Amino acid sequence: MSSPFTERIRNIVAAIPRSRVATYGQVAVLAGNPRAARQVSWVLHSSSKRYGLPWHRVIGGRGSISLEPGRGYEEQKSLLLSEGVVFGDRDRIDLERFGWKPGGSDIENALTP
DNA sequence: AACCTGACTTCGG
DNA sequence: TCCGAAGCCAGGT
Repeated sequence: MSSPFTERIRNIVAAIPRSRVATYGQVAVLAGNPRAARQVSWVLHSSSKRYGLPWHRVIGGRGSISLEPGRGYEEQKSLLLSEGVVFGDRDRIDLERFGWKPGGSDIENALTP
């Protein structure tokens, strides 16, 4: 079993809509602990496969992929690209456009891309 | 129970 | 804008 934190984190990540992204910090905040960003990464790392979580929709705070090449970077990028997420120069994603607005209407989530 | 780990974040230079 | 150092959290060992 997992602590409520971990479970919330899983639920939140699972709720990220297709072609949208959230930052680790954001997920941590939504989970109720603004400083547990690292924990978020840990949860994904340990149980994303098992729970079928859209782990690739979670990125670093600057809109860039935190994984290193050869360690999941390519895979994550390709998954995001396949969902229509656009990478700007320096490999960064515009969070204004693709950032997930939790609780936001589907409409809002639907347009930006 | 103490120590280690990690896909983070923030701050200063 | 980029890099290094420090801070923080909870699950694993």
